Amino acid sequence: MARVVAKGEAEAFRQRLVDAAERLIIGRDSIDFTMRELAGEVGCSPMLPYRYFRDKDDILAAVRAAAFLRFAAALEAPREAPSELKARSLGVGDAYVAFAFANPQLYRLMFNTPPVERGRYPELDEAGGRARDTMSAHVRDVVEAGLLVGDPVVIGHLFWASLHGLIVLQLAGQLAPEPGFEALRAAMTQALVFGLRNPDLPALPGAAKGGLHAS
Amino acid sequence: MARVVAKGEAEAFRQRLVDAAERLIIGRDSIDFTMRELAGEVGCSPMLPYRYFRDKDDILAAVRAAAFLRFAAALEAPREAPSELKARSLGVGDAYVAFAFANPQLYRLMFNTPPVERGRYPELDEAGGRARDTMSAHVRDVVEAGLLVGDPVVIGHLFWASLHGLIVLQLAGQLAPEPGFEALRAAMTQALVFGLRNPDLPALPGAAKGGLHAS
DNA sequence: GTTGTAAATTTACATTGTAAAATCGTCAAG
DNA sequence: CTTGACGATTTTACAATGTAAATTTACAAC
Repeated sequence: MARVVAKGEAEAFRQRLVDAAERLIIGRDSIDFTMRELAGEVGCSPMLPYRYFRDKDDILAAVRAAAFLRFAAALEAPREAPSELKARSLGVGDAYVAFAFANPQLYRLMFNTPPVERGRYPELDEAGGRARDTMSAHVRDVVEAGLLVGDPVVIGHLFWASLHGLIVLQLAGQLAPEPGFEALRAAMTQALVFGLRNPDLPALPGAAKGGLHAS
Repeated sequence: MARVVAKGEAEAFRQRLVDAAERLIIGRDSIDFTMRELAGEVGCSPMLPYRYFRDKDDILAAVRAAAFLRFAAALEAPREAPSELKARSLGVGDAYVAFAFANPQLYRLMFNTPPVERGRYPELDEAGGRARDTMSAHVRDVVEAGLLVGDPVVIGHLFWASLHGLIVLQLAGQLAPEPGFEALRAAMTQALVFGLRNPDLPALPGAAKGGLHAS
């Protein structure tokens, strides 16, 4: 018989590879590490990673999943805090922004990556789902408390998308220094809170125009 | 003496290269065309493009600049229309969204590209500036007409960033089909309009938190 | 020991961007 | 017309990359 690796060791090595890949990505602020670099980082031969991952994309998916998990954890932390609802909400937003700017490469990897058919990387689907659930739960709390009025799913998406837009524009260097990211974020939050507090929103004409969805 | 290319011919060839590159990018929905493909597309040898552009990045910058110009033109069109202000505003938003979804690769190239030091590609700076100016002019009109209240620069950024956020999430396949892009866009517009119409916005605490700007 | 097989490495190769060398084509001077 | 100079173009060459395939290594059962 051949040497058989203790079940856990394989998983441990996978983890080492994922950690090393993340380190490389963070270090160079780009996804373009080479397999040879990765091997060097872990101290193995360049082809060994292929025993543990199908290919480079597979490794990237694992890094992405891990990033989603850490991101979800970062968003969950303020939920545990014993502060009152409004303060906790601000805390979640702050945590979101802090994570994005502390790990811009990972943030881009998480949300900027071209769509992958679901089911291809179950680990990734689950991690992404967890981050999503954390955000949703928060919004639900706020709406149930009556702080905002409307469909929680819609409201959550509005805050998410607007914050995401500010972040990616900032990361891409598209925001002039003038108003500055934080001022814009404050103004955005305020405008949305104001707009969503009002219970009698008249239906906008053309609300369901359709035909523009990407595949 | 050697054959000297008529001044205009060099520019024409540059343009052919840029057009071909754009065609390749659109065709494969990705920036990763090869120089050999590009040469094949224009019918020259693989190294000839290097006489007209320093390197591949240089070509990409030219494609990007061209995209900004077309984008700016698309946003300017509704401005000429003889409709009233509110309708024109909707038209500009529609044109923005239509462009993004009609040319997702170009849209990403324009706004999703890592920051480039200004002055490296003057042509690009100018094209980007023109798109920016078009958007600003629009917002200025709306604010001057009293439809929205506040600093036009801030207001413009809020609409821009929130719309951009929705678009890139949609392009990345991150938006669930459930509320759907157009419904979210309508809700976002409505919430912002509502929030920005109110003249007495109390200053939010922590409006200038700072320290999170990317370099 | 010998041997079978998983683990790991080594080799090999096609594909990329692009540098450097070689070739070609035109025009001015003789 | 010949020549030669020099810009335009192509050809050749190479290092870097992802990864397939072949090879070697190391341990468990005999």
